[in-house]
Amino acid sequence: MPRRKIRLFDKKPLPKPVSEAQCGAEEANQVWSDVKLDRRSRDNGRVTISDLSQALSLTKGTVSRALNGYPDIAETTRVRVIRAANAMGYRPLSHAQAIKTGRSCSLGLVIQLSEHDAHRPFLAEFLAGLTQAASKEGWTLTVATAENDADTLRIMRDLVVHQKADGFILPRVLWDDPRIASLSGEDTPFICYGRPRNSKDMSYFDVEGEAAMAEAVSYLADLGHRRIAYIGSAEYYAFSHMRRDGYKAGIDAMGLGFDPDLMQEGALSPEQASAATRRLLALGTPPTAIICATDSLARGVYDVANELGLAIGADLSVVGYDGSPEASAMWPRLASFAVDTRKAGATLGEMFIARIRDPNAPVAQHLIRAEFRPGGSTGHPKLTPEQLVHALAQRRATQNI
Amino acid sequence: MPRRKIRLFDKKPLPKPVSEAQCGAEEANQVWSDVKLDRRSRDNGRVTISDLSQALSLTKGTVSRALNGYPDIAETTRVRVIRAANAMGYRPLSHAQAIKTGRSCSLGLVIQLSEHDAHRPFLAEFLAGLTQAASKEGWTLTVATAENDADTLRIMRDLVVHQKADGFILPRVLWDDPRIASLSGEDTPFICYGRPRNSKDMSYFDVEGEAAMAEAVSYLADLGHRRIAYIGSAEYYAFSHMRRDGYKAGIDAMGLGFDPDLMQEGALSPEQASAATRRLLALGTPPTAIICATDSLARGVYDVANELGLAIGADLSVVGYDGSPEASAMWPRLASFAVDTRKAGATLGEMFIARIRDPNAPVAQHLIRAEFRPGGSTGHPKLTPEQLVHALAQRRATQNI
DNA sequence: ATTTGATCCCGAAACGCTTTAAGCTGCCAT
DNA sequence: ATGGCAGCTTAAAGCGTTTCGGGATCAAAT
Repeated sequence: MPRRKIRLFDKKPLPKPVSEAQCGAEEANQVWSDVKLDRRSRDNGRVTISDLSQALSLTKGTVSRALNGYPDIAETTRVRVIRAANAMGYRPLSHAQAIKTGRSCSLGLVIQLSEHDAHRPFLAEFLAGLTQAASKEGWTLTVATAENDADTLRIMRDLVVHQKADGFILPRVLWDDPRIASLSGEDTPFICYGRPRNSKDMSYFDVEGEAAMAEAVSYLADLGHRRIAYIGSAEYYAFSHMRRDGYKAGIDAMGLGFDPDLMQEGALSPEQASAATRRLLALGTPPTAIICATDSLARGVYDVANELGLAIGADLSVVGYDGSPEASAMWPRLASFAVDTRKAGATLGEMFIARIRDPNAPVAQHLIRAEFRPGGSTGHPKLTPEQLVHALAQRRATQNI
Repeated sequence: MPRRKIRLFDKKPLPKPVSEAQCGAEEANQVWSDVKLDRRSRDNGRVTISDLSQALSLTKGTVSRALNGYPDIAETTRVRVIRAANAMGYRPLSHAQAIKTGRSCSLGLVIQLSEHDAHRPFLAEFLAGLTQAASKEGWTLTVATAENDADTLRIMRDLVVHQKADGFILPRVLWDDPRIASLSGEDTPFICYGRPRNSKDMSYFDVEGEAAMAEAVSYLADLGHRRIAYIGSAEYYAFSHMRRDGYKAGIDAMGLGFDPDLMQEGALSPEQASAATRRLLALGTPPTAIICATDSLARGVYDVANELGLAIGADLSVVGYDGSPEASAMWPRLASFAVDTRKAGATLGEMFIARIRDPNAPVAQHLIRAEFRPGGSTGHPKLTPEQLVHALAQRRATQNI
């Protein structure tokens, strides 16, 4: 009968492998310079755990346990092992570990290519953040792409079953996200970028779109605008809810009086934003400023303005959100809210790895702010709504002739 | 003494594992419905090779050899094994194979984040192509990011040593690319996206930028332009050489007479393109049309034109290259050459996997064309170069007042 | 002096797969 | 009969890790 069964933690919180930081590497180099460093296996010059154990005259098992923080290893031995590991440059082959542990130390990212935002200007920055966080811990990023929801679920399952990913970062979560249902069902770890419907007890990271929208309202109100409209994106995106609420809150805070006519939601493309803009400008008292939930929607506003001969920034003020290069490409430059996408990626990566390391830690929820970037697209209202109506009518008349 | 030593190929060309395609899966389902499918290992529901071999009453070894195309397996046995594998949904765990073979079936992509093109609008499409090609073969994509050249080399080495990547796709190769030198030195497989200096005996895929530029010249010449300028990017990019040569070839072909003053190279940002534009417009006989090596350079041209009150498309025609969303965001829409980035990724992925499967196959070199997308940025020249000079002089005079 | 209990380490098995060496048929030529 | 040789399959040894059960040592408690 087993005398003692060491079960370190209840659910295997993957003891964080000890890093160089804990034992100065320079010092280690000196201390272990006498170790026969030449004893590296024939292949890639990689140092294996056998090499290490041999150099230390310990068994592989002991070395492994020492490195993985098991408590039945003397502290002095542990230090000895760690030093030697650093000195010899030993790093375990993650897929050799995976074969036993089931964890491959790689975080998965499945990018869904919907037609409405196929180009995703910030993807590179996002990846930079993720991979940076990952590689700091010796992890790796596996990316896949999918065409639709079902595809995404299928691919995620596949990646997990084949241990290509230990879990997922969910970019751009939906208000009711099928990925969340699916993953929590199969209890695969994940972290959301964005706040879905019932996010209280989920780990997420998000940018406070609501704060940005409120700030946009107050910025425009300070310029003198009283009729400030909002063009929102589709409701199924989680961010739409946040930004819309922010807009409303801003309107309230500035005491402008909420007018449902001024809120046009559900625009997914510049073209749909154009349609929304036309509806707004056809109102009895049209807005003098329009806030868009995304930069690309603002393009639709610009198009209509150009078509109607309205000067952006003078006749009509516009504010976007995303701080995309698209915004700078517009003329005049679109005032927008820049998001630190790299930081987003880095934080998500760190959160994810922390989550894997200790699965029964409490959920983590982080928020950051978007930074306002002024542009030529806003200004004091040159025309009152009434004058705007007049100008539009005239314009329409001359166009018809 | 070994009686027979089967060495299938000289350098282990990794026999392509046989796929469903070769044995109809539906049929297999029927044939093997009697096999005890329930015999799946306890863990993820994954079917292991042991399960499979047990179900077939063969040894793991035989099953493995059958699936990997070794010639000493009876054809009937092979078929039997493949059918059962399909029916039971067996797929080997790539990192379990890797531990023996050293190949992890994942292709690496290291994205270098230079400040000049951090947003890379097409990254998502490129990834889509890559992952699509990869997953078709059961491969996977590992991406990493790097800040500079040295970083890139370091990261690539690391990924290879730790077998996170079997080789690399090199996006946007430079004319003299340090990655190429490094990788061929360590003989790590790679495929170039683009044609570097000595590409004769390298595997690459590229879009014929030279053809596009020549087409741009002829398009503009057909519109009536005679003074057609070119703003190029930095020489260290391989594509710069191609596009520049294409421009020159186009000028020759149209008999317009090459004027070195009309060729401004080395512009990396819209700002530098603006400077180049100013230089061009200050010429004795300025161009009436400008071809830009990239869309984002065209933004610089637009800015100067707006500043000087020149109407894009009428006073000055502009053509870009990339077909980026940025191009559609400009007003008027920039005429440009659209690149099928997804196809590029897919082709590169396929080429790479083929290369790994058979390392001593001859190099593969593929080219595709970019597709011209007209836009409002071009038109018949409204002004002669002389009139343009005049207009600019007037404009400058009024501005100084 | 014996038991008990920690503490620390060892040996061996396991993970899922590949690959090597060897074995067992059956057939043809001696 | 005998040997030799295909042709097919098996058994077993790895690959680089982790993990399990136990063993040795030593101090403290009976």
